[in-house]
Amino acid sequence: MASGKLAGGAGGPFRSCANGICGLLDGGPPLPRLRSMERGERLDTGTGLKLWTVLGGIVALCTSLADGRRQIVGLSTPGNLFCPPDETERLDFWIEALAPSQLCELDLSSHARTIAGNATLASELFRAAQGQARSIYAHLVTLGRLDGMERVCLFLADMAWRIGERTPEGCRVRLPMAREDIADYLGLNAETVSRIFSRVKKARLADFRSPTEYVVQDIAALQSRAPIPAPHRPAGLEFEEREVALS
Amino acid sequence: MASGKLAGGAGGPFRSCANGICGLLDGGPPLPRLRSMERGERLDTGTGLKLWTVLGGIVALCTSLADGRRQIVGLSTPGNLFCPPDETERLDFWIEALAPSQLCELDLSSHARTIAGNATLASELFRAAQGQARSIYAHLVTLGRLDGMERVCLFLADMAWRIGERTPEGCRVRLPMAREDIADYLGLNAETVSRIFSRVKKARLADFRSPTEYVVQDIAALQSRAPIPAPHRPAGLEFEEREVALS
DNA sequence: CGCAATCTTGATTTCGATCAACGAGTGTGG
DNA sequence: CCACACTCGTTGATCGAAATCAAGATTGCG
Repeated sequence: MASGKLAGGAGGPFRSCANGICGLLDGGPPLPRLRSMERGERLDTGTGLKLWTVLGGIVALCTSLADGRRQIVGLSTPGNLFCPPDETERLDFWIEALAPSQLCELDLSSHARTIAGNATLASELFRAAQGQARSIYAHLVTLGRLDGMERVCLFLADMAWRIGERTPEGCRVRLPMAREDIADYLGLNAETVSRIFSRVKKARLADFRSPTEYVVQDIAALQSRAPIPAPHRPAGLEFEEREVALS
Repeated sequence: MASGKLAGGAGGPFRSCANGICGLLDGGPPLPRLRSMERGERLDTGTGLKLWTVLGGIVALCTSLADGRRQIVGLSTPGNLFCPPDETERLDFWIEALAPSQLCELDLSSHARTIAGNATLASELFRAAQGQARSIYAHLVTLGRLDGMERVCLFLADMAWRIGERTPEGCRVRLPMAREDIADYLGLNAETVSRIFSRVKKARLADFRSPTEYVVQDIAALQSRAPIPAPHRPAGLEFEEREVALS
């Protein structure tokens, strides 16, 4: 094999994934597969190692308890790559589109031998898993120690960095998910989220133009309401675009 | 290199680590190093990849917010292997002994080349990171959706599995950490933990012989109070003992 | 023994959940 | 075109769980 710029390069089979994993496989059949999901649609994580890259929309990694309580453990927006845990005993997870979304699915379950034999690929996966752990930790602290206002401000700032659109009047964000979903992500309930949004608006930290759109003039001010900085780049198991030398 | 049983086998340089990682290194200098820690002692995670195996005691991965609130994001008891996130921007983490502890530290920061060139090692690390993610997710759900009683029952059952000692009268657990530490792990405060312990005792789910020792007759009953099953084996980034084929 | 740290318990407050009503927006069918 | 059902979001009233504040009790250690 040759060396080459994989991430976003012309040679990669899925340019939009921008993760470089595809190019490291030995080209056996299960190649990346595009999927479209409607809002509310679920995808079972199934068995075996699979990776997903979000191309559009917003996708959640969810779990639920016996009595129906749901917890969203992670959100992925375009550019994020994620890999659900292969949990068999304790909790079961599924992937759910919170808005119409497009994903690229990479099924590595039949590539176990490739992974075990390709150090570059294996260490890429390790790096990726570490990156994912990092963002889970931040969310864990959020749920363990932040109050409602802090959680919501962190969330709004996070979404602004992820999917906000810079305009002359500030950063405009189209929130592609329902209050219920936000609540399940933040460990609150939907009414509480709605109430806190009102408080945020009253405090002029964000201006809600409609239930699904807000404008932030000063992201730093919003962020400083939470004692944890929001990530400035897409969170999750992402890959930076960079040169990868093939073995 | 030959094939062999590394985990716990006679050939491994650090039998007690039981993780098989050491044996996969090419034997360059920074070899495993034993450390003893007093209660309250901290270890900075520093830069570069390091792995720790707990040999004795109990060790926490901690972080804290600007105003001093502390969150323990993970606990490691003997047999656990863990790898702190190399967080530089958002949160900073440290390792803290909650009781006198012994660790084995493996510094891989100078072995980047070995990792990138050794597929078995790299995929071991990936597997390990995935295992760690799995237990963080369970804790995240605990903090997001469980009430105090559920969190405490899950914790007591978890500790019973991890460090309980089977006796004729039930599973006896010497709790090696303070109420404050339990609270910081469970996202509660120390007084609340103490109150819930009293309720647990009154409900005969566990019998507190002293502030640092309890006996559980029926772990299943304790566990069923929480809507998430406790892990039956040491949580965290653990390795199963198994045959490893060296490349 | 005496002191300090830790644990427990009580009183009160606060925050978020729950229950309930209502309004806005959307889609459907008559 | 309107009537209707339906989902979603907002707001109010009330309740309950946990935090906070404040004693005491217990434990452990020099």
